Amino acid sequence: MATKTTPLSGFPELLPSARVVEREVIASLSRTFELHGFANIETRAVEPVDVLLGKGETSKEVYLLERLQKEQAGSDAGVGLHFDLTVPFARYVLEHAGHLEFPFRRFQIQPAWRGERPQEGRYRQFTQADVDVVGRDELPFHHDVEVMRVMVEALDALPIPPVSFQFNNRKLIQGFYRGLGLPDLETAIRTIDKLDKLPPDKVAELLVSDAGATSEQAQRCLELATIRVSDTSFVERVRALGVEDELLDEGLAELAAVVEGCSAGAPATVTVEANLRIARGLDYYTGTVVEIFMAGYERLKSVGGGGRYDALATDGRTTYPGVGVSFGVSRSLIPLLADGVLAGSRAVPSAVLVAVTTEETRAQSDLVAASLRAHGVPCEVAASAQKFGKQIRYAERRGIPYVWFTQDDGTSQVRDIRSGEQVAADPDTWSPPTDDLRPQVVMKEQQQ
RNA sequence: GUGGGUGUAGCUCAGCUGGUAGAGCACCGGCUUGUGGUGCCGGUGGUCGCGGGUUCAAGUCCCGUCACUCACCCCA
Repeated sequence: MATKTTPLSGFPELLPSARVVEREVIASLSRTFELHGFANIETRAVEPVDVLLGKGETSKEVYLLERLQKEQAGSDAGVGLHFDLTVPFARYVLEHAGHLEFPFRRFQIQPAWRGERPQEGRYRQFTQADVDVVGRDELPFHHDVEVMRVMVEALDALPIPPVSFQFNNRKLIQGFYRGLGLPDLETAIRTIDKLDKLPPDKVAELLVSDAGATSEQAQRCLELATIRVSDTSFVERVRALGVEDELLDEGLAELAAVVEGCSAGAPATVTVEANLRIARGLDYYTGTVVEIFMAGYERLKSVGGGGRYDALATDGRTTYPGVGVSFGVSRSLIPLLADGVLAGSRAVPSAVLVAVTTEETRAQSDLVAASLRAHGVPCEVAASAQKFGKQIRYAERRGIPYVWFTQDDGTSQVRDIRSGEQVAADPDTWSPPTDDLRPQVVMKEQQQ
């Protein structure tokens, strides 16, 4: 039965060698998160629609789930696919609160779905990696530093281009605006957030017209928003603007602690900055906020972000504050794979192709393969007893680095088909160099 | 959701003012009766997105539709 297929936009599928890269990235992230004591959880793909919409965000395009036989609708009525990992996590915390220990640290690496128009770095199904710490009733500030620090280390360990963590603090912004006497804090924040699209004088105009600021106040807001440094010198620069407010002081202290904590130990490929125009929309953030950008891929906007939310979840009696950050695995990886910056070293796990001389002696080859596997060397036996040239080419096409030849006298030879070097070898003891044992992530120089 | 672009071989594309389909790469075979990558020769492969219209004749013109894609919006 011939079936004509058409690609489904926004639902990316990787070929095996690219999947090697994605799997390694997920494994590496998991390793770092676990190194810091974060437990893994996986939530179900669906949530009740009212939970999904409870976040208040309007235009989230939620995919609804529906049975073909609607008259038999039961408990699966009114559910949709989750569009991020935070909403399901908040629900998970409430539902399992009685069985969790707080503060609860968890990481979650799963797909999410959004029915929006796909573009580079933006898909309808995408994988993201979240780390959060949640407390019951209270969550000390030092967890802000902890969780951001974990993501800094996790991304520092990944084979991707350098990333930049740009931190700000909502208390700092709100305190500053309040101290300044701005009438409409929310609109002001949202307006300042447009700085990357509109020129500063345009933003100043909007602050006056929309947020009710005087032109003097608008000017101060812009001065604050243009402060961007990679150490704690922003504290003095903000103070120099002459605004006094308790919340501002708190925000300055917190931001300084986050920047200091994340820069400690000088990460190799991660830079950390205080960027006082990062606002992250309105949302539910109440303190630390962060956006993550990847060098050479600024056009993707942020590849990750997060922050502090004092009310991640609440059941009316108990409130669960949280702090977390997420990294867009699909968002960053798929463009890198498409550009050839990242690639898998081969499309199959096999490190060795055991050649078959004739179908009558295939058993010999099977024995060799069994010996190799017995000490952990992934291998496969040739599909047919073609000419050796064909069998070598089969291996080459798949990126299998070694071909094994059995010989009439019972001895064996293994050939490295990249160098052409061929040596006698014993299947019970021979192993390839570690780098050849499993497919590797290969990172090429950026060709932008 | 709004606006632009594009749909021809597995992939990248050519096809002038309408005359009945091409290239490169890939794939298969041979030169090369058992050790590949280069070279030469040959071969397989197309409802020209789908539907309708104009015409003696449509990949080409017109209408519709679907898909993909880019920008806006939003975000990972």
